[in-house]
Order: sequence, then structure tokens, then C-alpha cells
Amino acid sequence: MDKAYEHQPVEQNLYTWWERSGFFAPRADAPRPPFVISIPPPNVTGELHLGHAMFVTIEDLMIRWRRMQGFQTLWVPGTDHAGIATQSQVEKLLRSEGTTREAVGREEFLRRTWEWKEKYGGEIQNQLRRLGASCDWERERFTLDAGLSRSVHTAFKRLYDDGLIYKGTYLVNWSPTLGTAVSDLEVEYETRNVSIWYVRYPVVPQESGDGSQEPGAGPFGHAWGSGRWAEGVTEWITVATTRPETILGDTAIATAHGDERFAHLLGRQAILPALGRAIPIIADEYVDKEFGSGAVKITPAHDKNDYEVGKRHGLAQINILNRDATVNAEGGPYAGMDRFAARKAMLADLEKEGLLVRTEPHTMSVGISQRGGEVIEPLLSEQWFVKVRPLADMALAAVREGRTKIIPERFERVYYNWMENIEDWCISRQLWWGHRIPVWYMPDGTMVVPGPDEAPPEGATQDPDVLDTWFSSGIWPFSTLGWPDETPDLKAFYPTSVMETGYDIIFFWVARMMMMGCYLTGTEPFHTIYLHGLVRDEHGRKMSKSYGNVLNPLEIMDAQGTDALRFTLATSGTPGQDMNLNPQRIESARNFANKIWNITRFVISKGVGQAQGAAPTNSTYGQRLVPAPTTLADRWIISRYNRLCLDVNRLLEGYNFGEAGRQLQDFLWGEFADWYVEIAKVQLEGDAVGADLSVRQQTTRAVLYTVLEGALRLLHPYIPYVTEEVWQYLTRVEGREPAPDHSLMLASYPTGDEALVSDQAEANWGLVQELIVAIRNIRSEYKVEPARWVAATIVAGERAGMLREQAALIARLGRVDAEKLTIVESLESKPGQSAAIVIGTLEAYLPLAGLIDLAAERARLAKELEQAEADVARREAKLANEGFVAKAPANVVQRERDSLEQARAALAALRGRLAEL
RNA sequence: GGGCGAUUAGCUCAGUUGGUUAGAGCGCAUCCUUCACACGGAUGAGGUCGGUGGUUCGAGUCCACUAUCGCCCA
Repeated sequence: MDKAYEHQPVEQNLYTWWERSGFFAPRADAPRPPFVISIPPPNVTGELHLGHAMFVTIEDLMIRWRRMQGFQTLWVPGTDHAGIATQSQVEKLLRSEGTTREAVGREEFLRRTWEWKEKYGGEIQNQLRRLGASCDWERERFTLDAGLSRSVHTAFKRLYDDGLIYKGTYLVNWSPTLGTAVSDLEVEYETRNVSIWYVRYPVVPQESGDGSQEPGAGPFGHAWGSGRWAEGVTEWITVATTRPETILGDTAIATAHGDERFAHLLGRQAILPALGRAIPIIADEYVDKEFGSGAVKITPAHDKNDYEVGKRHGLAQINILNRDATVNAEGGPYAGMDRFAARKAMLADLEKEGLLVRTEPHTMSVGISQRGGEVIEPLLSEQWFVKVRPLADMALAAVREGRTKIIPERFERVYYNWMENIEDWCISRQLWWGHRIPVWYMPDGTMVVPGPDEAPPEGATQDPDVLDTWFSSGIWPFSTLGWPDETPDLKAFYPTSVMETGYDIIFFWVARMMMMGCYLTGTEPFHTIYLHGLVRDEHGRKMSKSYGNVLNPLEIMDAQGTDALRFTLATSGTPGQDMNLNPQRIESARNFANKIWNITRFVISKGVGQAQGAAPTNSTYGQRLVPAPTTLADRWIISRYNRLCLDVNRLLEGYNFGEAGRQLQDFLWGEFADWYVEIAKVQLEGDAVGADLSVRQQTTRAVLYTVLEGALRLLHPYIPYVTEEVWQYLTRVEGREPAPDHSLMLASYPTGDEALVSDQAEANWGLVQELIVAIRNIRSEYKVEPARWVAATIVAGERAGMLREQAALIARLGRVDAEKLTIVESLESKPGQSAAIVIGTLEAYLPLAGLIDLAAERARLAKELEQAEADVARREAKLANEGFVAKAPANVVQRERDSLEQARAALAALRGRLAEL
């Protein structure tokens, strides 16, 4: 083994070996309970980012842990066709070739997109492999593959036949640059500083009938743009609007009920600027008297609220925009202009005609396309919708009744709130890349929805639109297992166990899977939803290319290793909480991998492992450890190890992956390496070999082996590569070919044994540790050269016997000369020129002739005395409190009494010592 | 407008049902190239746990209010 761990040569070899050996596939060799995860499918042409690294880390952690526990684990991988994202990429490519998708036609466009997918799709899968993902690649799926397309078709047909899918003309969110409708979820809202314009409309004089005019002409016949359009008008009504161009689509002006300012105008008509159309002045509950001028223009085809008002009053819906957001023929003089150009032109004309009363600054929430970033246009168009209420009710019940749990729990409320207020889901997209809506139209316009295995009728044409990508993602947990067919996989692995993903797609994806799963399969698609937080930069900023603070997981893996990245992601945060990723933490995690490497090097160098001829798989402490009396230190580390096993299992069961990982690191580094390895060096001393090893030496080796090997198992789900690599070194027997399945990832996960946890061993060794640290502290404070072995006298009362047994360790680890270490029950006269240590009832003296400055020693002890006094006072007060003694649990009170006793002893000892000096 | 989260050491974060002296990593100071590891070891400094009030024998932890920052929904 090299001196330092080099991840580069290790990772790819191990992964290839694991994958080729079929370790990732569920094992059918014995009846085992299943544990199943469907991967959140990344965009097929996407590139790995930290969000992917995050989900792979957590999901692989769960999968490897459950696999080692003996579950029949299946992690289904796959990719998503990502309609808009992929189509945009290919359109960009076409543009660079000077053409467009419309120009090349649908068939050619799809051919090009598949070509694109073949070229760039697949990269992401290899990147997931680099992360160590132990998913079953044999079962990999793609949302647009034949099987899944059939599932999508089946789902559509079922919902359609059940009356849960309908087509209709409604106001939808329109993305002009993408040229498609998007769902409510795909619109983000941004508060913007805009202007609000007050525009006055002429009111039709009472005597002039219906007020109809020549198109475009003002009330007295002057043309729009003449500057005289409003000449002669005597009565006006002023509205406030942020979108003057939509005046072209106005079909009413509304005021609040009972607003006296407008009472006399109700029932009369106003004349639309530019178009000269007469529109009614009405009253509606929607209008807020206090807002703007108190009167609002109503444009039912271009605003959600206006749409509702329009429906209440039977107003016409006039669509003034084309699909590219240019003004259509309804816009009269503005036809052909872009929506924003039309706004400018309209404002200029209003000004010219004297209709623009004033302009005020205004803040409002603007709908932005999540994908393209442009302003979303509410547009009236014919689309397909899912009637979600019945589905949502089933999905709600599944969580309410506890059949599906959400972790962290607080997201359950978010889920309820959304499900309860859900609106119908617009599922049609005016795109080409995706599942084409399986509806055909006969020449007479009749709709036909054949099943997936039926041919569409002769002469029928298929609906041109495709389905929202989330529609196919919504059935992912079961479509990937073969649904609607009752395949063996579906029977064995559905419903799945855990859905693990970021909380940012709880509505987009998780909620939709719940709805679709509950409805189409009659059961909740997973029992647990675990939501992780978002990865941000070290100062909590969102990572973005424009900001330049993006960390690339591939670069991190190259530089620090996959384990370093995984361990950092797994242990830096808590469930559901955003994580500020500090690159220094990744470095620490890299160092941890190196530490593991070197601990193993040490253990192996001591002849543990190969030389023992160990048969390690399924080794446990009970079977492996030489059944001989062990030292206190052995009992201590064995106790700590077993406690760790119990704690880690408990934490993992509770999805506390971070805490479990941190405890593993603390144990392996802070206890095993920092203490037990040093202890082992002492316990292994002597030149015996082979059968001549003393029992103590054999036991030490067994403990080293057992604890390290167990810790590697515990850590494997976190850092699979380094643990597997060193485990191979540790467990392989020289000259013997390992079994083909000799892999840490298939070893059993340690459970821990309560019987081996010893509070007494931990307390006793704890005291020894404290004593050693105190000796080192004195050495450090008095600047004793490291090479100098000091003398020490320890006064330990009834614990003298226990400490005497540890004399060799105290001497070595505290750098005390073993010849000059005395441990006594009590001491008549205390040494003079020496530094004193007081730990409860235990005292120790280090004669440091020539180094002790009496004044300094007095000051040092005085400081400790001060602390001891405060300690005693605090405990006395606590125990003097009747409420505490009466109400606190007995063990807590007893512990307090014991501590007080110790503190008093320390106080007395310190006072005595100070008096002597 | 409704809801959620965060606020703990210089920085990034832990702290599981309330119970000894609140922890880690990085950074900092002093020392150590002792035969597993300088990607290391030893020792240490550093925090009135955002604020106020409450519940309790006891609050970083529970409750109320509040400040700041962030997010979600409308």
C-alpha cells in the first residue's frame, strides 16, 4: 500500500468490477424484503451538477445500507427526455445552421433530436457512475423509450376514458419565445418596478344611441392618430392600467359596487381608444375602489381576473395577440407589432390624443417563464387539461392516512396546502419533442382515442401537441417497472420504498407521482418521501453560471475524489435544509479518506488480516475476537464500537444520515485512530511472532481487526470507494483467491451488541484519558521537551488499583518514565517542586525540577481553583433547590450529587496544594 | 396577505425525545519530520446559542412576541 490514498486509480476499477459482477442487481437467492428507489431521472442530455451529486449520495447511501442489511434492493436508473430543454437545444443547433424546426418539418426535426440524444445522452449516466451509484443499469429506462411511451399512452387513455382529461379553450400561460403553453407551476413571479398609466376613455353621450362609430374613429368622427380623435368629448372615465396595449382587447370597464363616483355612468358605454368600439361600463365585486382610479378596463382574453369578470358578465373575449406575442388583426392600427412595441406606440398615441392623464410608478408581480425568462402572456387557447381534483384527493388521503410519510415532516403541510388548492393541469405543449397526444381526429372532427395497442382509424390525423414532460415523469415509479403489464418486477418492487429528491420539485414531480400513482395503480407509489435541500455556495448564494460560483462535481471528483464529495454532501447538513457547501469541507473529507487508508496500513502492518488467515465475511466481534481476558482499553473500544453501531443504525432508520456520518468519522478518527491505535502499539510490544504471540497481543490484533473492519462496513454506504479498497487489502488472505462476491458492498451491516456496551469500561478509560491529557497539558504548559520522559506520582484512592493496570499506557501516552511512575492510594507529604493535577478525587504530581516556577504554578492552580469554586457553588445551589431534588429524575439528581462530591474533592485538593506552595 | 426555514466560535455547520463544563471541521497560537498518516500528531485560545418575555426544579432545545436574512404559496 502506498503512503497516501490515491483515489484516481481506485475509483473506476472498483466501479467497473462492481457493475460487471452484477452486484447492483437485486439478489433473488433468498426471500428478502424489497427496498426500492426510482431515480429522479436527469435530463438525458444534461450535465452533472451538485443537485445530481446530492441525490446520488443520499440514494446510494440508502441503497447500499439496505443491501448490506439484507434487503432485496433495487435502484432503477433512467433519464428524462426533458421536452422543452432538449427541444430548445436542438432548435439552437438548427438556428446555427440557418434553419428552423418549422422549415425542416416535424419528422426531420424529431430525427435530428434523436440524433442529438444519441450523441449527448449517455454522458450523464457515466457521470452518475462516477459518483458510485449502485443502481441496476440493466433496468435503465428512458421516458421516451417504447415501453414507457406505451405506459404514457395507457395512462392518458385511462384518464381520458374516466373523464379526467378534457380539451377546452381557456386562458393559459403562454410562453411566446417557446411558442407553447406551460402549466401554472412553470411560471415564476417576480416583483418589478413598472409604470401604471391613467387613461381616460370618452363616455358615449346619452343621446347618441349605442355609440357605434366608424372603426377607429372617435365619438365625433375623427380618425385615431389625427390628434383630434377625442375632440368635443365632454364626459370621461379614467382607468388605470399597467398594460395599455391590451386596450385593444377591452370589452368593458368595471367599477366597484356602490362607488358613487361612477354611479351615474353605470349602464352607459365608453369608447375604446384607437378602435372606437363602444364597451359597457359595469360594476363588479372584483374592483377595488381604492386602487388606481377606481375603474378598471376589462380584457377577458388577456388577464386571469378579467377573464372571470368577463364570464360573470357575459363579455366577449377578444384575443389580440398571435402566438408569437405580436398583435393580430384585432389590433387595428397596431396589428403586426410586438406586444412591447405596441405598448410604446399605444402610449404615444394616447398622449397625442390627450387621453393619457398621468403616469405613476408601480410595483407589481410579473409572471416569468421558468424556462425562457420572458414575460408570460395569459392567452386564450385550446389545450388539454387533467381534471386533478379526484386525483389530488387520493394523493391527499395517502399522506393524511400515513401510507406515505414525508421527511422532514414540515413538508407535509406544504403538500396539503398545494393539493387542497390545486387547479387543473394543462398538459398539452406546442412542442414536437415528447409523447404526442394519443388523440386522433376524423375528417368530420370527431375525436378518437385508441388504446396503446390499437391502430388509429384510417384517415384520421393525430393531435399535433405533445404532453408535458411531467406527465411521463408522473408515472415513472411504475412505468419503469413495466406498468401497465403485471410484470414480475412490478409485482416484486411496487410500490417503491423511498422517493428521494429535492424539495424544489415537490409539486412538479412528487405530487404528480402521488396523484398518478394513487389513481392509476390504486396504491401510493412510495411509502416515504425524503426531501433534501438545495446546494448553495459557501455564503449561501445560489450557484449560477452568471455569478461564477458554480462548483462542478466532476472537477471535485477529479481533484479530491468521489468519496470526499459524497461524504461532504452527506454530512454537511440536515434533512430538507439548504446546504452552504464549503470547499474546505471537501478537503477535510478527502483527508478523512486518507486517514482511513493509513489506519488500515497500520493495522495490516501489525500482521492483522492476511497473516491471520481470516475468513472475514460476516465476521463479528463474537466470532472473531480471541476469547481471552482483554484489557480495559480493549473493552473500552469494543464498547464504543458497539455503541456506535447501535447509534448509527438508529440514526439511519430515522433518516439522520448527516449525524450518523459525523459520528462515524468522530469515532474512527477521534477514538480509534487517536487513541486505540496508540494503545495497540503498546499492547503489541514484544518480539514474539506467530504462535508465540501473547494472549494480549492476539487480542489486540483481533480488536484492531474487528473494529476497523466493522467501521469500514458502517462507512461503506457513505464512502464506497476507499472503504472497499482498504477492505480488500485488509481481508484478503495471501495465496488464496477471494470468492467472486468478496466485496464490502455485499458484507453485512453491523448491528452492534448491547451486551458489549460497558458504561464502566468507558468511565474508567475516560478517567485514564483525562489523566493522560492533563499530563500532556502540563508538559505543554511547562514547555517540557518532547524527548524528555518525566516522573509522575498519582494519588488515586480506591482507583489506584485500576490505574496501576494502566500504568504502561499512562506512561507511554503521557510520555512519563515508567520507572518513575508511582501510583498510590494516598500520599502523606506532597512533592515540592512539581506541577499538580486535580481531577475530582484524583491527584497527580509531576516533579519538574528546574522548570517549575512557583509563582506560575500558583497562578495556574488559582485559576483552576476559581473554576472549581464556581463548579461547587453551582452544583450546591442546584441541589439546594428543593424543586430539583423533588422533581428531577433520580438518576439526574444522583449524578449531580456524584459530581458535587468530585468537585468538592477537587476544590479541597486545590486549596491544599495552594497552601503547601 | 398566508406559510415555512435560518440566526450557535473568525468562517462553514452539528447539537436525536429539555438534564454534567454547548461540539466538529477549517482558520488561529505554541510545539512536534516519535518507524500508519504533515492529506499528520500534541496542547491551547475562542461562544451571555439574534432579542424580549413565558412554561419548567432545569431551556441552545418547548411556547408567545420581536428583529434580520432566505424560501414557498396567493
